[in-house]
Parts: sequence; C-alpha cells; structure tokens
Amino acid sequence: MKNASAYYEHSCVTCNARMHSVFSVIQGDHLSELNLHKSCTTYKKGQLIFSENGLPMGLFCVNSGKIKLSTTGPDGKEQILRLVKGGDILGYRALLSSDRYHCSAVALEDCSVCIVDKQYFLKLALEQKELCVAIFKKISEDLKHAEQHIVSLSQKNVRERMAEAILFFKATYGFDADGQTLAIQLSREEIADFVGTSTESAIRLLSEFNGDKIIELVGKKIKIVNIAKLEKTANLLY
Amino acid sequence: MKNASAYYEHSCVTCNARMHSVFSVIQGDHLSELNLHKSCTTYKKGQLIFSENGLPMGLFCVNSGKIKLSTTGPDGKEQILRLVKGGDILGYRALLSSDRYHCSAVALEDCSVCIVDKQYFLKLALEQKELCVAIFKKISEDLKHAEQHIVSLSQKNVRERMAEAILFFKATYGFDADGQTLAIQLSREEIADFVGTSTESAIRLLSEFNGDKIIELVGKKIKIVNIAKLEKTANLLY
DNA sequence: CGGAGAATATGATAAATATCATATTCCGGC
DNA sequence: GCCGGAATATGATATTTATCATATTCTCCG
Repeated sequence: MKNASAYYEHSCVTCNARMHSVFSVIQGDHLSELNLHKSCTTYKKGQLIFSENGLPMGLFCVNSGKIKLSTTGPDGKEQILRLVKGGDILGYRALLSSDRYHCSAVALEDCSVCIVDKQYFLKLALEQKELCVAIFKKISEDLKHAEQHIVSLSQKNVRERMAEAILFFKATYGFDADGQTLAIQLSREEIADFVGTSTESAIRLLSEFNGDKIIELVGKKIKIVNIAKLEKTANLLY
Repeated sequence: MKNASAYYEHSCVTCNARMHSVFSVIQGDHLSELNLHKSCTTYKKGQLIFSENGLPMGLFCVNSGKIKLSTTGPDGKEQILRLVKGGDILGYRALLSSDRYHCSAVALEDCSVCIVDKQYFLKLALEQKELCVAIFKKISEDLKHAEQHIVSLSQKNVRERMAEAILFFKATYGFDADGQTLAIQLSREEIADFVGTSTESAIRLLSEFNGDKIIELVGKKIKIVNIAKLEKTANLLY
C-alpha cells in the first residue's frame, strides 16, 4: 500500500465537518485563529494516524473518512474500541489527561484530518465555555458507550453482540445510497476484534444471520434486510 | 436494614477528602462559596444514593465510605462498572452531558457524602480552569479504565479476569491494617457482577485461588498471600 | 438460642465458544 | 489472465463456562 500522507489546504471557516464537531460552537475571530493553529493531512486506507503509547502532539479533527481506534490485548490480539468519522475529534483523551495514547488510530479508508496545535487547543478549551461544554459532552458520551460495551461483553452471548455490533456500525456510519448496505467495510477479523470473539465465530455468525434472512452478504459488504429481527437478536436494553 | 439518610455538618474548607478530589485546586473565597452550595448526607450500607435513569440534581462528593456504581443488563443481571471511595466525585458524567444517570450508586458501607448544587458546580467548572482540567483528567481516567475493562472482558478468560479484579480491588481500596487483607468486602455475587461471570464460577475461582495459595479466604474477606502469582495469573498488560 | 432464609460451596451436566484443520474464494501485482 | 498469499468459509473437536442440583454454612431476627 502507498502510504505517504499529504499536506493540503482546508479552512476551518468554511469546513463542513466542523459544523458537526465540538468546534461548531467556535465563531468569528476565534475561528480564523483556530485556522492558524492547525494543519491538514490526508491518510490512505490502512495508514497509521497515531500509535499506542505515543505522546499526543495535537488534536486530530476528522474532516472525512473513517478511522478505527484499537488497542492490543495481553496476548497480542487487537481490540477495536471506537469507530470515528468526519466531524469527530481524535486523540482528545490523552491530550486532556496529559497521558500517552492508549489506542492506535488507523484509517479504514482514505481520510482527511486536521491537526490542531496541542497548547492552542487546551487554551481554547479552557477559554471558550461552549467548547468546554462540548468536550465534556463528547467525552461523557464516549464513557457511556464504553460502559454499555462492558455490559454487553459481560452479559450477552456472541450472537447478541454480533447483532448489536451490526446495529452499531449502522448507527455510526449509516447506509450506502440503497438505504440497506452498511457504509463501512470491515474485515471479518476486524468485526471479531470489535465484538470480542474469534474470527471464525464472527464468520460463522454472519453466515448464520445470512441464512436467517437477517442480513445479506454482498461481497464483503453487509446489507441489513430485516432490521426488526436484527434488533430482536441483539437483545437490546437501551 | 435501617436506611434513613441523615443530614450533618461538614465544611469544605477543612474537608480532608477534598484534598484528594478534583476540588483540591479550589482555594480561598471560592472554597467558602463552594461550602454554601453544598449539603452533607450520610448513607447506610446498602442504601441507594441515586438510581439508573434518574435526573441528576447535583454532584456527589464522597467524604468517606465505599460505593459501587452499577447498571442492569438486558436480562436483569447487575453489572458493576466503577468502585468509588472518599475523595471521589460521583454522578459527574450525567451532569456534564445533561443526561440521566445510566448507573445506580449504592453504598457498600456507611458513607458520608456531600451534594454540590448542579448549577453552581457547572458554573465553577467553567470558571475555574484548574477545576476544569481536574475534571478532564478524572473523566479521561474513567474512560481509560472502562476501555481497559473492555479489553479484559473481550480477551481474557474468567480466571485471568478474577485475578485482575482482586488486584483492582486492592488498587482501589487497599489493605486492612495487616497489609494483606483487602479493605473491601463484596459478596461473591458482587464480585461476579464485576468480573462478568456467574456467581458459581466466581465462588469456584476464589476457592481455586485459595487452594493454589494465591489468596486466603478469611470469612468473607480476601487476603492476598502471593501477589506475584496473582499478577501472573491476571496476565497483565499494563 | 433456635430456626429460616440467604450466601457460600461443590459436583454433574449442558451449552457456548475457541481452536484446529482444510477447503474455497478473493484480490493485488505482474 | 494468472499466480500466490490472504481472507473467507465450514466442519470436527476441545475447552471453557454456565446452568442445574444439592449440601453446608452463615446471619439475622424473633
């Protein structure tokens, strides 16, 4: 894979993704100031954006593309912890707690990402109350999701978790134009690393869901054909 | 159990627990102001402090005592998500994200807790930068712990998770005066609800660890007699 | 002090899931 | 277009863990 990241120009003032991000509350002069403290980069599919144990140099703002956040377990197995899309911020936890990254971020498809200077972001977060509130909300949501994930891993079987995962992929990335096919393509291994199961079990479950007419497997893509049954299979609480 | 909570007096200015909390950064006039916006309550062992789906009315600051944060899974089984002690704050996630509680808080032993007025806390958090930073750090740490819990549940077996849980209890609450016995007493069911296993499996594992001379079961209390072996059994990464 | 219900303990069995083995298909590079 | 390695698929088996059953012990309360 050709993996050279490329610099490109993109203004915060006109940025579309910003409007869906924590920075949507920033206006006027602060916005052009923000623009002066960031640079833009593109990443090719598969490329590493930052790495477990690394020190954060800035805050990543995803302009477009999909990114996985994952960490390596004690036996070297990957665990996918979060999935990120345009409008999301990335690497904020390590930044806000003066910690190293505990996840790696890898592009799931070609991405464009801005990097906001660390000091400037921290200053802005403390000065702009609306931004501060937005960050509180963002991190609180991530904590809530993580704790819901804990409950699922702890109390649901693999079949339920797989159904839940498919619904989560849908909630996060939505559908292709057909309104049925998931707009994200993950390998079976990646799905297993999110669900918390073996690759073979993940493959088997997807194949079963296919047989049960809950989903259809179109190449590597997943089409949801019976969402009611999928929700029932997921044994949802929330 | 007699469960009437009692009001009592306790000043923030002289509060010992405060020095280990996010409010350690508050000083001078702000401190006496904080004192005017809080009230103190005691809770008996087993008493509910707040409840899943409830609306937060204020921020809880634990003065003394131990508290569990747990949520109910899809089939009614309890999941313990966090363990809290003196100096910790409680209920901040719902407050910061204008959400309802997604956990219940129950006293594991007699507790004294202060409740800071919601509006005042939010105002103070946005005005006092040091407090804001402390909150960022606190919530970031909780997110990190939650994500480490996800990795364990996903990739470790019950034996490893049980060993890890015992080490976590030790890290959170420490030992009794003998330097070996865990200072927290949980039922086997509560341990199971933290580890993510059945009560019987939890009992069996503890009994096995006892047989392996890793721990000793002194009544309902757990004594760590071979911490090196316990750490090895936990298959730690971090 | 005694008895009832809960908590703990332990064995037997069933169910869920991982692991191992082996095809089959897919896909990028030549 | 075709080759080789990776990804996907599927069966057989082993392992882990939950569930069910039944003692035993503890604890609280009258």
